[in-house]
Amino acid sequence: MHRDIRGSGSLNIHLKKSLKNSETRDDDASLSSGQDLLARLRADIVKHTFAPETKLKFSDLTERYGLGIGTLREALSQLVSEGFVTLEAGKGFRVAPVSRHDLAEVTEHYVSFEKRALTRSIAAGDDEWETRIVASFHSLSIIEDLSWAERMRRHGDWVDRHRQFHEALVAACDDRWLLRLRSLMFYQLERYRFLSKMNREKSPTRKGTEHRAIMEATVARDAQKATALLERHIRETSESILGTLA
Amino acid sequence: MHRDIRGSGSLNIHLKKSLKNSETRDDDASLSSGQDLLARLRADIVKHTFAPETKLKFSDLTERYGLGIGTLREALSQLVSEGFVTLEAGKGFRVAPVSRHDLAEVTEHYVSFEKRALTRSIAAGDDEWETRIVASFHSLSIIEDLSWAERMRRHGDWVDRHRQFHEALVAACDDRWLLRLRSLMFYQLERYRFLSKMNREKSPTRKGTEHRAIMEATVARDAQKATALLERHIRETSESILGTLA
DNA sequence: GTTGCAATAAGTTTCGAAACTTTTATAATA
DNA sequence: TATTATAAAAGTTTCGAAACTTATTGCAAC
Repeated sequence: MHRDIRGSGSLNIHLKKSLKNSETRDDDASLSSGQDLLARLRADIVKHTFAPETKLKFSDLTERYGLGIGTLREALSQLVSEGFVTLEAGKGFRVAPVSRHDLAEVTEHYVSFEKRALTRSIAAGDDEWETRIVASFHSLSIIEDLSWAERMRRHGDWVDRHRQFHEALVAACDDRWLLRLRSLMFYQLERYRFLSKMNREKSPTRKGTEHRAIMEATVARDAQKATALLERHIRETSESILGTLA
Repeated sequence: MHRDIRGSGSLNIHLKKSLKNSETRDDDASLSSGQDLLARLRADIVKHTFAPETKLKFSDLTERYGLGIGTLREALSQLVSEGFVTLEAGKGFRVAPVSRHDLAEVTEHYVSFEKRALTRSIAAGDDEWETRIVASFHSLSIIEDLSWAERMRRHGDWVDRHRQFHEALVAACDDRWLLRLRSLMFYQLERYRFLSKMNREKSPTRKGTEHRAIMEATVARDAQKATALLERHIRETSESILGTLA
């Protein structure tokens, strides 16, 4: 029943300063170890490293991330606000559950946000915006053109580039709250995407074609066409996920 | 009428160690002193106890709320996710700024959410839902029918009852994420409402009339009319606030 | 005056121990 | 065997101090 936790407890040496003096590349990441913990935790939940409804015990988390309880609580609290984690007083944190109903809701809101954001983005985007879209599409297509096995191996990269592509599309939208809400729903949907990816792989080439079509319509400033393609793209993905959720 | 938010009232938890026991009524919130800190902090920001862009120093906050640094950080982190607070690495927390542009965005999203939530609520609401609306409207109208001076004095109560009324309207909506997003925008708007209240008071009687009309149309299950009234109600309020924001 | 640079103060971030709660295991009783 | 009481374990929540960062002050040198 009980596992490895006790055994390694005595070797809890924190080596906070050990990395400090390396002058090689001192990014601004050093002063916000709590901020990237948030990203790491969210990524691990999205990737189902922690399955839905898993209890998130501090004894496990401190070991995994090498950070203190307070820091972890802070990050988990933010994930509660984002809807990835639930908190029951006195019982601690859990990964939020998934359900077909929840997926349906998230999909509807995401479609609504993304379409509006794309329309505004197309209206306001400049050359730099266009260029970033083309670049991020290319970066994504490199992975999507790979063989099945290779694509599976680099799935983590695909997720990052897929997110970057969709972010690039809407980057010129000037409605800050719309972007914020869109981002919220995007991450929720990403968790469901992983769920489906774990079960079976869909026709992969079509996805690449869809992304290209969306990219081209966007760069051509055809908001009507771009949003229609985008909506179908999102809905088809969600419906295929719904199939895997018994 | 009944507070069905926490269905289970089975928690009998005794007081914590060193609470000032002047409280005759013992709520079940005592287990999570961190959770009601979140509500208190949010309320203080909404009420402009902390003005926009105010620095939120821990030395001040620990004294004001009588809680430790860790607990405060946790609550502030959640408010960052909700958009009430900003965090700059190494510089600490600040109350999020306000602007006309931000208000315009928040208003649009809130209108969109509230209209859809009300429509769904009207379609699904039962007798209990109806009754709660009538009750919360009455509770609100008691304050709105008061004289100007008295209304000002009890403005804190008005805010609570106003929120409860609007929550009652949409309570039967079955889209959890829609309610969540609506709530997010509602609180944002509430901060702007306070901003306007501090400057000058609008025609007060009309507001009461508007609330009554919304209530009646909702109870009559006239979604078309109710949402139209609601939209105008929200937009007029926001526009009057826009006037005060130079 | 003002620019540069320590030294100091003020404030933030992180951590782990202590207090408290829930759960599990053990014992006692019928 | 089943039930309840009691003790131990596991886990959570809170707090304050230590480590670290940023802002301020003081003081030369120009």
